[in-house]
Amino acid sequence: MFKKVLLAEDFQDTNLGIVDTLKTKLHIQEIREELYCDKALNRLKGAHSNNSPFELLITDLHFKEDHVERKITSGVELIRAARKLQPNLKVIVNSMEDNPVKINPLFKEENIDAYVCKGRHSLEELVKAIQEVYHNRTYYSPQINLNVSNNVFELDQFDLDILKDLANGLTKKEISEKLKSQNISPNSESTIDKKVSRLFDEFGAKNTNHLIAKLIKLGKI
Amino acid sequence: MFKKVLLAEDFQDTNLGIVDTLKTKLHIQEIREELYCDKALNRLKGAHSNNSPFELLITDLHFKEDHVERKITSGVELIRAARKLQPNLKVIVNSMEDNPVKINPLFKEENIDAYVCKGRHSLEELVKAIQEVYHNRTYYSPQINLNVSNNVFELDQFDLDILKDLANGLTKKEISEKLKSQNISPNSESTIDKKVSRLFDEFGAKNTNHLIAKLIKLGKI
DNA sequence: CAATCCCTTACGCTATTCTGTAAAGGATTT
DNA sequence: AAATCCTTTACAGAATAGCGTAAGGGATTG
Repeated sequence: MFKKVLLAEDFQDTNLGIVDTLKTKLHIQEIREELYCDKALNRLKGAHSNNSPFELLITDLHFKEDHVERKITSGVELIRAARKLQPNLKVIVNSMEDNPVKINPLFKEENIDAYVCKGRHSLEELVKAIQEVYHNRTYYSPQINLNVSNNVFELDQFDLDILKDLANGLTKKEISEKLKSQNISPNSESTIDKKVSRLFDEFGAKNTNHLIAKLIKLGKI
Repeated sequence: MFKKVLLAEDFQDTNLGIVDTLKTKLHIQEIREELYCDKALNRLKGAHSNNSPFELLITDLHFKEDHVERKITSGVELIRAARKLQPNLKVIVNSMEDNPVKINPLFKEENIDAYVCKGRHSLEELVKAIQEVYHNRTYYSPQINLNVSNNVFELDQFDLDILKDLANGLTKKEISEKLKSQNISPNSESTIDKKVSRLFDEFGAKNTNHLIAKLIKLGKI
C-alpha cells in the first residue's frame, strides 16, 4: 500500500474524517493534510527534494477564497504543477462535483487516476479508489453515471464561437460583422440566426438566455 | 453541555470528522448521524415519543439526490418539520453556503440558533457555535462577512428570482404575469426592466445574455 | 407644510430577437 | 443531364429587449 499520501482539501471536517479512515482501514503510515493549494505544492516540492516524495495526491477541485493570498487557486492547477514536478505522481480527485461534463476532462486532459464524488458513501469509495490506484487501475464514482445528461449532441467550433460571443454580450449583427472582418464564412446574420435556432431545438431552450444558461451550467461554454 | 445531539449531513466524510470532534472536545454523550432528512426526522420523532428528545439538531442545507425516495429534500424543510414537533429544539446549520442573502433568512424566518460555514476552520467554529447555543446565544461564522466585501453589490431575493426566471427562458412579460399571479409586488414589466438595467451597470453587462453568463459563472444563480 | 428623494408604473421609441418564406449555389444522387 | 438535398443568404413581420421620459405615491427631510 502507499506509504506517503498528501491530502489537499479546504474543509477541515472532511479532512479529519478522511485521514482517520485512511489510517485505520488502509494503514497508510504518513498522511499530510493541507488546507491551501499553495501549501500543498510546497509540501510536494519539499518532499521531492528530500528524496522522500509523496506517492499519492488526493485533492479537491474548488478551494474557497480567504484572506490568505494565493497563487494556485484550484485543484486542476495544483495537479498540473504537481505533475510537472513529479510526473509519475498518482492523483485522486475528491470533490462534490457530479457533472460528468466537468469530470471527464480530468481523466482525458489531466490523466488523473481516480475520481471520487463526495456524498453518502464517499469514504468507502475513497478507500476502494486508493486500492485500485495502488494497483495501477483507475476508479470513477458509480453514482455519476446516473446523473449523466443524455445529450449526445456535439457543438462544433463555429457553434462554440457564436455562443461564446453571445454570452459575452455581442448581438448577432456584431457577430456577423466580426466574422466578416476575419474573413470567416459563413458570416451572415441569417445563418447565425439559423444555427442558434437549431441549438434551441437540440437543447430544448426557449430563447438565447435559456440556451446560454443551460450550456454554461453544462460546462460547454 | 448538551447530552443528545442529532447530525443530519449527507457527506459521509464530513460526518465522521464532526462526530469525532464533538465527542472528544465537548464530551457529548450521544451523537446520532443521519444521511437523509427523512431518516433524521424519524429519529427525532422516535426520541420525542420515548420522552428522551434530542436537544440539538445540526443539519446541512443541501442534500444530494439519490436512488432513495425522499419526502423531505432540504435542510430548511427538516428544520420546519423538526420545530413543528419540538419547538424548543436548538438548531445549528452547517453548510458550505456563504451567501448572506441565503443565510440571513434562516435566522429571521426559521429562527436557527447558529450558522457555521464549512471551510478551513469549520470544526473550531462548530465547537464554538455549540457552546454559544448551549448558553442560549446565537453564532454566525465570521468569514461570511469577509466574503461579502469582495462583492460590493449584493443581489437580493427579488433580483435572484428574476434572474433565475430569465435564465430559464421566461420573457419579462411572463415574469411580470407570474409575479402578479403570486400576488408579489412589485410586478410590472417596467420595474423588471429597471431592475435588470441596474444590474447591467453593477456587473458591467451589455445585455441579458451577458449578465446571465457572468452571474452563472460567478455561481450567483 | 413644502421640498425632496426613492420606488413603482405607464408609455413610447428604436434595436434586436425569433420565426417564417424564398431564392441561389454547390454537392450528391439517379 | 436532371433531380434532389444541403447550406448560405436575403427579406419580412411579429414579439421582445433595452432605454428614456414622465407621472403618481409613500417616506424622509428641512
